[in-house]
Amino acid sequence: MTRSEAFSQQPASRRIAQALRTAIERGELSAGAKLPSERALAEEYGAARNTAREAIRLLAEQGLVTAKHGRGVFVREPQRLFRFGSDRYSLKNRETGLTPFRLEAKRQGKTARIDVLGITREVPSPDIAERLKIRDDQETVVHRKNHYFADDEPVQIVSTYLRWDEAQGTLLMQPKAGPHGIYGRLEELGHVMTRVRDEISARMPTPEEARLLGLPPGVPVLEVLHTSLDQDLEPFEVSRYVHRADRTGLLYELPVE
Amino acid sequence: MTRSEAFSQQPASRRIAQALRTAIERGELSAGAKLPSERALAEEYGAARNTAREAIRLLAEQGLVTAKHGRGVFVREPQRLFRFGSDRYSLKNRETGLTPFRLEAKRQGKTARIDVLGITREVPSPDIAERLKIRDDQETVVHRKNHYFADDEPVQIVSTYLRWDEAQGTLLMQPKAGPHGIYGRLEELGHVMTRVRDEISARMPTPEEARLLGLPPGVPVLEVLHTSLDQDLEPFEVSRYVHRADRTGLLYELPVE
DNA sequence: TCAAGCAACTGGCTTAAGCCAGTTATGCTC
DNA sequence: GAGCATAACTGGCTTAAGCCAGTTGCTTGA
Repeated sequence: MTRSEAFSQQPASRRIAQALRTAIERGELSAGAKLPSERALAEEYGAARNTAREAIRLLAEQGLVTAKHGRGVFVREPQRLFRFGSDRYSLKNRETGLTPFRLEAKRQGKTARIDVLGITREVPSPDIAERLKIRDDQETVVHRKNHYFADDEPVQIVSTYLRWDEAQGTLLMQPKAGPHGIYGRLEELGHVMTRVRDEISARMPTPEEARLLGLPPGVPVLEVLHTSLDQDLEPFEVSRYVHRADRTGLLYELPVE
Repeated sequence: MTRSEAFSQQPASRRIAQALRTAIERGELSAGAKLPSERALAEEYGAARNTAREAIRLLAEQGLVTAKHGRGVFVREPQRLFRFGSDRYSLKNRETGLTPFRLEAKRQGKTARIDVLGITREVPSPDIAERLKIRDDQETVVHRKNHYFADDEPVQIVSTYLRWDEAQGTLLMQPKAGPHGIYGRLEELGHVMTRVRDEISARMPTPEEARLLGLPPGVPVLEVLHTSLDQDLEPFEVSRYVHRADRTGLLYELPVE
């Protein structure tokens, strides 16, 4: 069976989607361009409106287009990625007084904003407890939940977990942690970050995450479960980053040992 | 507006989806369990079959369920992830004679298989050319395309790019590159890997990638654009990994410099 | 010239009905 | 007990029709 035979034997919705996809890939529909409406596509391909609609939905699911209620369907524009290098933990960045997020936002000429959504004492989930080497049957962690924006666009959600017994009564319990953020406080408590462990995965967002991050269909999230180790190679902080995958790239440069 | 008000004001397909999602999260529908059929859900919720079908589609898009033609819709089972540590490039792994992929497959009691789909001389794309520091207007690279399986299940697609002038006439042009794979040959050519750079992102798969990896809807891919640097800190190999995100986790452990 | 209202466009969502194709279970026959 | 055929189940996909809600553009009046 030739390719065009395979094409013609596909359901109409997939054929319409493929034709549109090809137009996008060939540049006939450039980034930001508006697609023909559902009704126009239905007429053009001799299909029902719902069939054309299904074709557009397939493209949205593949991350190629975004539908906007009452306005149209647009080819998604590639976003300039927020790039987080493995040097984002480096002490030399500390000298700028800026966190990695603020540094990257500045590099892109954008205004960083961090909303502290909550600071609560909690029983840790098993995966956090395991990494912080604490019990998971008592309220042994402080959970700081932050929401990061660049020019008012949500980019990432970060949950940071610290040991309660260290954090209680310190600025770690406050929205504003003071100079150099939480790492400054943790260093004063004797934890100098010497090594880090990042566990990286990708998945589709939960509805709540999609809502918080303003994600359209077809955009996954990049999750980083980060553990900071101190001079004794003991874990002292765990953070879970949930990044919009259409806005975030990670970069690791490391020696081969 | 209370949460239940927000719930009741949602379209029926989303309410049905949320109810099913809650049942999954509460364990009432455990991993591997079969959901009620479209027709049964339609009757149960007093909706049209297509409305129930849309609800199931939403769950599939969120990566929670998988529909199987003629059989039913099943709660997706969490897969044991293929975990690739940053030490996968380490020389000490070389002593085992096994590549990182084979090591991980062995750890999980699975049979690794690598299909070499092609070895071709090509003009590199700009992003590859830039990283290998070669021209992108001539056929200056060898492109090795491999497909990796664990117990006959596709896990990743890897495209490796090497300089043509180094690879021509060597085992690098053969499916079987000899002891220690391509890195053994490259070392013989004077390239000892000392540093690596991994650029990590996530996105939805192209239809072709979805086909090759056997991906159901709602599963993104994790892409790693890997560059190997030698003892002179010169790039000598670039590989693009496309991993099934439901089967792959990456781990980076590194010092803070 | 500006603002407001309305028509026409757009996508969002549902319904009823139907047919196709894959899978499973049951019953019957050998 | 095994195998085959068929019915009933399942999901896949389409159609026609309709209504709702958001947006845009045009017209009219002040």
